[in-house]
Amino acid sequence: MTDAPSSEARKPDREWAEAVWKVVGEIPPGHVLTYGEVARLSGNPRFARRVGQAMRWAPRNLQLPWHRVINAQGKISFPPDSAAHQRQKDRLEEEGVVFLNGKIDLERFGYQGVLDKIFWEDPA
DNA sequence: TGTATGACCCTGA
DNA sequence: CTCAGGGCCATAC
Repeated sequence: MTDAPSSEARKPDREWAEAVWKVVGEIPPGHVLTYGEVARLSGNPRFARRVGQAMRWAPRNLQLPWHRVINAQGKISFPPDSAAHQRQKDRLEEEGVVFLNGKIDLERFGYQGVLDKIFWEDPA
């Protein structure tokens, strides 16, 4: 058999996409992760660029909190004039995330920073 | 087979 | 701060 084309997408991609969905689903309200962090936490540091695509493939029934994923600059990666951009901003603000001049302070709202803090605590 | 594009990231000017 | 260049992986044409 040569190739197994398109009807069912390739398994590796599917599996990785599911890992992404899981990571994104673990982000608590009021916090955000960057695409690079999601890629890293899902086991593929170099797949930052695929994260967006994976979320695009995500089925609606997952109710994936895609709005909690932003770029490393702390900004929304949709065009500022797009409806998607506005939707994402509204949802985040509804969870208490503050936009300062169009940007989010990752030191304050970044979930990765929260995870790091837990390690500092050195629980006994 | 090669080029262009994408919900990206990092560094340097 | 903005802009440009290089790197990254997969998809579309």
